[in-house]
Amino acid sequence: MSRSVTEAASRPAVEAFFRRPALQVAPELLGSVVSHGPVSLRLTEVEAYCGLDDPASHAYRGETPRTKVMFGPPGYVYVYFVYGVHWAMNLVCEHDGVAAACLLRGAEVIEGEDVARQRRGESTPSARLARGPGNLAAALGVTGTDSGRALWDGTLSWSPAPEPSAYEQGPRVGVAAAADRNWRFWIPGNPTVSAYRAHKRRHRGTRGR
DNA sequence: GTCGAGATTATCT
DNA sequence: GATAATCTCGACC
Repeated sequence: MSRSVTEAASRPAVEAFFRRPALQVAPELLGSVVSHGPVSLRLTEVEAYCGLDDPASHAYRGETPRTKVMFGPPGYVYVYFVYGVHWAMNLVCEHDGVAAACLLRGAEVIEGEDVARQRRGESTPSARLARGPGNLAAALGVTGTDSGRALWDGTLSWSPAPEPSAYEQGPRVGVAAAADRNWRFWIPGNPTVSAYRAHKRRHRGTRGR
């Protein structure tokens, strides 16, 4: 009953919030809440990706079937599969026709922790349940079938932060291009924020047996 | 705590 | 066929 979590935003509210540049949306996402089924996450770390203007973005080279969602209207979820192992979840920004999104990198589980732990493994410490994009999506139970889903469709929902969070910013993690852009935002001191690790080139061309 | 390296598959050229 | 917005593990300090 004590619904300490803020109420889910209506469709117009979601659209108004996300219909802005990703760089403006990203810091304001910190402290907001994303819910999927029984699990709710409070975001602690995000990165901004600005499509055509950003060499590190999937949308940089134009629209493809996969990145179509990023070019669409704001308030939708873009999910992609990476390294053959993990899903990563983005929230689409800017108006229809502009490719921009925010990658959710870290969060703390505030509801449905038992469900999240079942998905991540019984012995997973709380701080690790949704630390890192792949883990965050796994804890939420979001996969590729959720790509293109709206944040107001009943399965997913989103609530703005009750108040602006203090934040720090720095270079994005693991990106090969435009590593000099400080487009990562996080809540300082939060244990669910991943430690910075520069992108590592996998220069094993031929992986011997 | 830090560091290095492998796993595995959708997507694009 | 090459690439990729990652994670986890083992070795070491």
